[in-house]
Amino acid sequence: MTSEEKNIYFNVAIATSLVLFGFDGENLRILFIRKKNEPFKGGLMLPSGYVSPSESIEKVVDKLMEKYTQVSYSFTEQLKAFSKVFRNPLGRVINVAYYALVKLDEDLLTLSKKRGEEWIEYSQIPDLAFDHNEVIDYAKERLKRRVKRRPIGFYLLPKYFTIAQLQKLYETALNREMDKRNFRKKIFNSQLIIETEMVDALSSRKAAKLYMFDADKYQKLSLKGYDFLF
Amino acid sequence: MTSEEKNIYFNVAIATSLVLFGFDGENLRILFIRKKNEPFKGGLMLPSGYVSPSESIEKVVDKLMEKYTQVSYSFTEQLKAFSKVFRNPLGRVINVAYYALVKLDEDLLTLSKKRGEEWIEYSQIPDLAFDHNEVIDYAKERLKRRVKRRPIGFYLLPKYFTIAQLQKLYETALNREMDKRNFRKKIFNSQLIIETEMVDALSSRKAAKLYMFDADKYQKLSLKGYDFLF
DNA sequence: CCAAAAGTGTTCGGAATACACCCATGA
DNA sequence: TCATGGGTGTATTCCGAACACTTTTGG
Repeated sequence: MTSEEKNIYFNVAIATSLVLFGFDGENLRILFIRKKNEPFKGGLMLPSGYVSPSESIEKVVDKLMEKYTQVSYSFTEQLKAFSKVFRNPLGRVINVAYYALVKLDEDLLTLSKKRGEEWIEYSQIPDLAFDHNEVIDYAKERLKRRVKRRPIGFYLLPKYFTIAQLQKLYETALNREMDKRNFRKKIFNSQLIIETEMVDALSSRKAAKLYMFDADKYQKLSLKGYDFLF
Repeated sequence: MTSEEKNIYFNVAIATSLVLFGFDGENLRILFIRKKNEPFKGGLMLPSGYVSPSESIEKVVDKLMEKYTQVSYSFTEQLKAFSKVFRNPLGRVINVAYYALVKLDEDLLTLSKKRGEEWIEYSQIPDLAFDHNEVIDYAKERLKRRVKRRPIGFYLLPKYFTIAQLQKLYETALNREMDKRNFRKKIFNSQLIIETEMVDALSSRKAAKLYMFDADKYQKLSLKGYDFLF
């Protein structure tokens, strides 16, 4: 490549946007922030950042995660590159988008609210800055596929959860209702959840048993090409 | 963004690589070219190109397709962005890789050979320049998934094909053997192939019937959230 | 006449689906 | 006492998997 070509081609910026999914026990939600400056000032957008040429994209994603969730580890995966030529008025920007799953507990909700961020319901996403609607549609499809084949739902739930909560999560993500009995059969068959001695006495009259995810078992099953299918 | 920040961030290049799958009737193959200049001069690599800031990536992919296959339309899909910081000695380059499926007929094989390109068997991929091995591994996984759920195999076969050819394609892509009777049952059940009056008298003693893909039927089924599953 | 590939049905087991009632408890 | 959500079992259907022999024909 000549230095002239170098001048032409090395003239693009990388950005990354994060579709952060959280589950409040009832609904799946996605985190949005308000854009602080032009273009699209005041508009809702996904948490995003530019990536410097010497930095890895994953690093920037991790920084976004830390900033917005204060969670050290979670499930994160690249969606794809969004690269329409007109995306950003400042110049050509490639947006390599990611999604992540977090436990959306009271603490996190409070923190986000204090900062003026919003967790918006999965099915109620408004019009967004840039091409973020397209990114979110893509992320929803990916989540649907993943949730069907891998027990990633457990990243979204608190450590101890009831079967009803788990079912509600699946129903929201897959956008269909399921039969309670069949759901239990399937979940218990998977051998991936452990019954605890605890109950959730708050959210219902008859206290529901609390379960937890069996991470060890999952590791073992994953190794032998495990197939979970909803 | 200040102009100083602009100088820092807008300093990256976009490239794209194409994993071009072809099926020769027996094996799945991927197209490789030989690198003409440093770095990695003489090494095998995927067909690739830089993307100028004013150009869409799809356009560059289309140009690659045209150059290497002379096919006007085929199945093409983005894989993801490969973006390791050290990828390319010239500077930070984001590789937004794609894969595509083509009918690998005699004409194309001859053309490629004349140009010094190689169609290498799916399971025999050697060490490649850059991170192209990683790209290919990812592409294979994607193909596996797609082939299971959508009849994209038809992009790889000639217009008229035998059931045996189709089965061979599935077996290669999914890397497992299948039962002839069960395979036929499934394929015919899908309602997506049409029997023709023709037979393939060349490749076997007892001439095999030729079939073709029912594109109209596929359109209609796709609309109602069709699910094909291997 | 025989090697090589084409073509064809049945059985079995496991998973998905559909479906309805009793239980515990806080208000 | 009753409204609310928790918890349980069975019958049916459908799909995938396993499995072996006959047919055609070029050499």
